[in-house]
Amino acid sequence: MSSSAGAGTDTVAALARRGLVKQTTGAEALGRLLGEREVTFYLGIDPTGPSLHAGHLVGLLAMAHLQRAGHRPVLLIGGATARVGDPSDKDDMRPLLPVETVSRNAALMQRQVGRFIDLERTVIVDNAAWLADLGYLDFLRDIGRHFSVNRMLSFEAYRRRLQTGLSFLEFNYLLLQAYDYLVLHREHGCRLQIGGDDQWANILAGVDLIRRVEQAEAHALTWPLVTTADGKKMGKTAAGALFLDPERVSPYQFYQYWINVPDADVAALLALLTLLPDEEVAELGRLRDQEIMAAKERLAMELTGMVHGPEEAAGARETSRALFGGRGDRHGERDSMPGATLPAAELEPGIPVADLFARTSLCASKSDARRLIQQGGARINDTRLTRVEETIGLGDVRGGELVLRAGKKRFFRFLVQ
RNA sequence: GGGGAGAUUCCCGAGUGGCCAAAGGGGGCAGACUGUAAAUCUGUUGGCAAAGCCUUCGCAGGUUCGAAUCCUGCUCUCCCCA
Repeated sequence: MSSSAGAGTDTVAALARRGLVKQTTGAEALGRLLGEREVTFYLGIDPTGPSLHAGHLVGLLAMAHLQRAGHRPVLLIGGATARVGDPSDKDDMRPLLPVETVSRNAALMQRQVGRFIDLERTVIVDNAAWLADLGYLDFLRDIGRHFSVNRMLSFEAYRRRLQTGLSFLEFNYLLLQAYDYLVLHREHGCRLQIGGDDQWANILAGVDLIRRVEQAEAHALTWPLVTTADGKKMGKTAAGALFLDPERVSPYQFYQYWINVPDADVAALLALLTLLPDEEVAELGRLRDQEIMAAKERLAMELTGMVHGPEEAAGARETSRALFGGRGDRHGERDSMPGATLPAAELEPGIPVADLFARTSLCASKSDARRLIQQGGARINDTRLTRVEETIGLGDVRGGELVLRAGKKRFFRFLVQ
C-alpha cells in the first residue's frame, strides 16, 4: 500500500472529493476495507464500439486512482455481454454484434486502456471465457434461482423499459453481470466492482449473488453519470461520440473539445478527469471570465496528454494557440488540420469557391458551400469570401497551400502540388 | 391468436387531393455580441447545370390532369385482450 496517495480509510473520501462517488455499499465498510489491504476491484467495459470514447474516461480515471492507491485492477472486457446489450439507460435495444467485431473491438480497447492504468499490474479477462459456453440449464439452476423477477421488475432501469419494450434477452443482462462478479470473486478474489451509476442495480445483483452463494462480502461503488451543465451527455459532439482513437478523432479535435467545454463544467471536469492534485484543481476551478481559458487549456492538455501522449498534446496546443491566439506563425497547424492535396493543374484555370469548399470536410454539398459563402462564413487564407461566383487560382496560393476556413473554428488545408 | 393505433425531412411533430421541399419546436451550421464559454438576437438547414429542374413523407403497385394525403398488398412499431 502506497502511503503517498493518502490511501487508507479515506480512499473513498478522496474519490468523493473528485466527484467519483455516487453510491457505495457503505462508505465506512468500504473505506475500512480499502484501508486495510490491497483490494482487487473490477471495471467492466463492453466492447460494443470500435473505440473507447469520452464516456469511458470516468471509469478509467477511477481505476487509475484506485490503482495508485495500491489496489489491484481487473479489467473485464465484456466480449460476451457486448453481444447481449445492457438495457440500463437505453431506450432501445442494441443491435446484436457479430463475434468477430466484438473481439476486434476488445483488442483495440486494451491498448487505449493502457494509457490510464499500468497493464503490467492489471488482470485482463474476457467474460466470453466463462459465458460463451455456459449451459442454459445449469445457469438457470445454479444462478437463476437466486433472482426474484418481482424485485428485478421494480428496478428503475427496467421499469422505464417496460413502457417501451424489453426483450427477454436484455432482461437477462443483469444476471450475466452478477455472474461475472461471482466468477471474478472466485477466481481473482475480487471484492469491489465499480461502474457508472446506471450500473448500480447490476452491480448490487452481483453483491447479493456473492453473499448468497459464497457467504462472502463484496462491494459496489458507482460514480454519477456525467452530463454537461446544460444537461447534454458529455462527450457527444455534433458528429457523434468523442472517440479516443486518433484515427477517428484527431488529437487536435480532441483537444478542441475540452477547451470548448462550458465554463460551468470546467471545475468538475478537472476533478473528475485529471490526476492533478486536489489543491491544483481547486485553484484552477476558481478562475473566472477570461482567466478561465487557462483552466480549460490545462484540462485539455491533461486529457489529450493522457489519451494521445504529451507530444501530441503539445502539438494540439500550439496549433490552437496559432489558430485562435494572436496571428504570428502557423507552423504548428500543419500536422493537425484536416487536409488534402490539390494538383496545381486544377487550379490553373481557376476553381469556383463553392466547388472548392464542397470538396472539403467543411461542407456537405455544394449547396451547403453556397450557403456558407452567402452568410459570410467562408474564408480562404483569412480573407472573407463574399461572392459565390468567385474563383480561386494559382495566384491565391500562399506558401504552397490554401487554408480554407468555415466559421470561426473549422479549418481545412489544401497542399498545392 | 383477437381487437385497435401508427410509420412524415437529422430528431420530435403538423399536414387528409393541387397554394408542399412539406407548419412549429429541438438539434446543426453561419452572422452579431464575446473569451475558441454560456445566454441572447438574426439568418439558414434535401440535391443540382439554381427566377428552373430533380429526388424525398415505411415498401411495392393502383386511381387521378395532379398523391405525403385516396385504394390494394407487404414490412415494421406501439397499445389493449389472451
